[in-house]
Amino acid sequence: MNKSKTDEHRYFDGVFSYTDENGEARISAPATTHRVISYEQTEAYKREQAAEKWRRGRQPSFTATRMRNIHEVYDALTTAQCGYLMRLQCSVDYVTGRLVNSDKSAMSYADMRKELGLARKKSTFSEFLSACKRNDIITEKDGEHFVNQRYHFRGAFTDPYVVKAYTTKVKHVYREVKAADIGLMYRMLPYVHYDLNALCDNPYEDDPNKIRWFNRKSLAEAIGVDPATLGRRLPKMKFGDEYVIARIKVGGKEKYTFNPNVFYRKDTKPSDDLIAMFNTKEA
DNA sequence: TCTCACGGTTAGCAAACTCC
DNA sequence: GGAGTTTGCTAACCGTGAGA
Repeated sequence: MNKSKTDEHRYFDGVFSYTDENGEARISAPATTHRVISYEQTEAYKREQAAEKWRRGRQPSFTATRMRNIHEVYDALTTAQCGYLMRLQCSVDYVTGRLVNSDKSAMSYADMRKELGLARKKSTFSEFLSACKRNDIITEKDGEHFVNQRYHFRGAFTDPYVVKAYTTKVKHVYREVKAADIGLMYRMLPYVHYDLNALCDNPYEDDPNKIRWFNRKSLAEAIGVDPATLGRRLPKMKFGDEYVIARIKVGGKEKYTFNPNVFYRKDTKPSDDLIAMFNTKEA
């Protein structure tokens, strides 16, 4: 071994560890039996293993929304009707998009009305359903109803331009807020950033420094409401103690981020930073 | 499933207020 | 001082219930 070493030599399993003349810790080992892996590589591997474990584990049930198509839906439906659709899509079946009850039987009109809390509001429901049918958002065949998979579906996907909605959370939110509020959330779905869950003008941007975050005015413009309306409605968009949208203030600038427990794009577990952002427990 | 009338709710506007 | 936010008022919209 042609290198100068200090007196601190340690040897184990063919590996020398020592401190060189500059005081830097070094390791030397035969290339036939060992290879060099950086701490960064090790950490990356651990992260990937954790992500894979999360993917293989029992993930919360979700439905998928195609970000690039749903403008066709909210252009055709009222805000409240978008909220009804958001809730109803929690009941779509895998593969077919058929609307089903928990026992997998096809949903009847009465089942849908019950699910939407419109059991006693027949005209509201029929207006919603006819608007959906008129615009091919929901179709009917042999007495069964199907959500158009151009907009919503359940199951595996490869399309990166998809937002997942966790059904348990959506149902919980639906119980606690108005359908119109969920409709507002629905209008925000095309603007969810892949990495950060941020609401921004360029949700497909890879470089975090180039993300154009929405402020209240630009978010209101994007979803077609008044900024004052957003100011009034956002604090009401919560379930239990948890909020659906975080308002982050950096200096004087306000930004918005979706709760990853409700809407999320990535296939991996949300980061701890993102989870912590929605923890509102006080000291 | 549709229509209609009515009442309640919401969104938009503008003014006041707050914060940087 | 200016930009952004909140608040009060009001018109428009939406949901409701009854009836067909």
